[in-house]
Amino acid sequence: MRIATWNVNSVRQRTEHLLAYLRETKPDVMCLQEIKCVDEAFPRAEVEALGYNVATHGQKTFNGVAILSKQPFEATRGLPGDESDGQSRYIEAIIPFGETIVRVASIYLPNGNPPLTEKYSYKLAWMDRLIAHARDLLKLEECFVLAGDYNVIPDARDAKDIAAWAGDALYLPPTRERFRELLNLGLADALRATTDEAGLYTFWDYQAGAWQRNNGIRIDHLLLSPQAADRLQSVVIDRHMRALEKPSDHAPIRVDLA
DNA sequence: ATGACTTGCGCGGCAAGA
Repeated sequence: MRIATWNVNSVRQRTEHLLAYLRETKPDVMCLQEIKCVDEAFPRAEVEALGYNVATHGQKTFNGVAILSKQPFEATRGLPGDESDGQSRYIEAIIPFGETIVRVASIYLPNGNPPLTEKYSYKLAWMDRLIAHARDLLKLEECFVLAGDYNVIPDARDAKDIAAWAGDALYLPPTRERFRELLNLGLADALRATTDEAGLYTFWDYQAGAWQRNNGIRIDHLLLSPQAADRLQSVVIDRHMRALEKPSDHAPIRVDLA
């Protein structure tokens, strides 16, 4: 079972890259973030033509998440805990996996900049809701994967120039504390379950030649339930997708579960 | 270096991103 996640930075701008990635990498489940369109504008027919089922949780202009799966599935939209939250940042699916199921969420966690504003308090509140939901899911003792753009740099080794991020919403202590709280519940950061290596990035800014200088950060993560971590085989960051013409500023990251 | 780039919206530049 191959599960991939990618912040596409507009699915309509990235449709050809997405289709190429699906053809080449053949994930069983593909989580997308920042589709930046309403559900009706998603390139559904093109994706379905490659044999995928599609569930979207879009919105006009901003945000928007989706899950694609070769197996048909049921999806639920929105992160529990705040009925008044109108931002489309969470979709969850229950997907057949052999004789059992895997639950997969596609997450676009708020950026939160600038700090000391309501944007940062929204980020922290959203993380608190995610922690509460993860705690509920863990009670089910299922295989599940929370995949997406967390907008969290977990550690100094996850940035080329960590000093530049010291005061940023992606690295401030309250942000990292909440990410650790997820891990402390018993979730595994899939990449860190396989390596302690520094310099494994998933995002490079469009500006200032960040890609050419490898001035990146690791902010796209797959968090695994204990039952999913038991099955973890491998983790790959598909850096080549950042090297294409008209790329997303994020690279996909994927896991294989046995 | 106060910069640098890419989106959506919609047709003029602004907001948002990270």
